[in-house]
Amino acid sequence: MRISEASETSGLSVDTIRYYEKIGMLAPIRRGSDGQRRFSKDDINWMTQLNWLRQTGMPQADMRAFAVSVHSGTKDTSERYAILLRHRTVLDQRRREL
Amino acid sequence: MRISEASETSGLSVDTIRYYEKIGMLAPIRRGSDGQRRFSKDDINWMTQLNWLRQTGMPQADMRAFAVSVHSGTKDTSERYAILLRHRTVLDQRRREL
DNA sequence: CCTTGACCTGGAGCAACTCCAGGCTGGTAG
DNA sequence: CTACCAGCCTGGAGTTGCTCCAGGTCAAGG
Repeated sequence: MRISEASETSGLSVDTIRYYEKIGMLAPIRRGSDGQRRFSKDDINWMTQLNWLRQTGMPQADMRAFAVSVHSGTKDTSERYAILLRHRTVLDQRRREL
Repeated sequence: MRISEASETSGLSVDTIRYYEKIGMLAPIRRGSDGQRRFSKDDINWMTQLNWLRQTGMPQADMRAFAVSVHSGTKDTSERYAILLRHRTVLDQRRREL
């Protein structure tokens, strides 16, 4: 799948996808012989998840910590869990304020 | 009232206050003979209001439109009303999403 | 008279994108 | 075969909404 379709299905803009790859939020995407990006289903799933987190306003620093933790393949999910939990309390508070 | 106290009572940071004045979100603040800003009660009220709008995430463009409309002294409040109404629907939607 | 604290300005830095110019490539149309 | 076009590429500039900093002024206290 190429970038435009990846953009539509994940909800991230084409520019944002390239930007996220550049800053290491996405693992380097596989390229075809023409040098263009080819996105796997896993890539898309991950991008869709990132889009959720982003839309709820999670800061990039946290998103990157999450990304690194996921990508490291560690079985220790406590860090991930902590990040999500912290984020949830922030969301809860924002909801109450609104 | 000077800037540090103005910051505490309005909730805007000292830097943000100066920044808002610079970009025209605040009318130019009266200065003392020493060149320092002296804030009136009206200034403070307006800044407090701005802080509310800002905390709910209203974009600066809208805030500025609102500021201009208020500052113009027009009796026609329909524009202001429209801005607030639009903002409210945005907030409602965000709340539902959360 | 010297220092201290609060204030001043102009400008740089930051987050999180977004947009743009200039260049390649693969597929289709003439 | 060649010309063209859409879609992709990169590097870099621009945008929003602040925040921080260096270097300077001024009034008041010791």
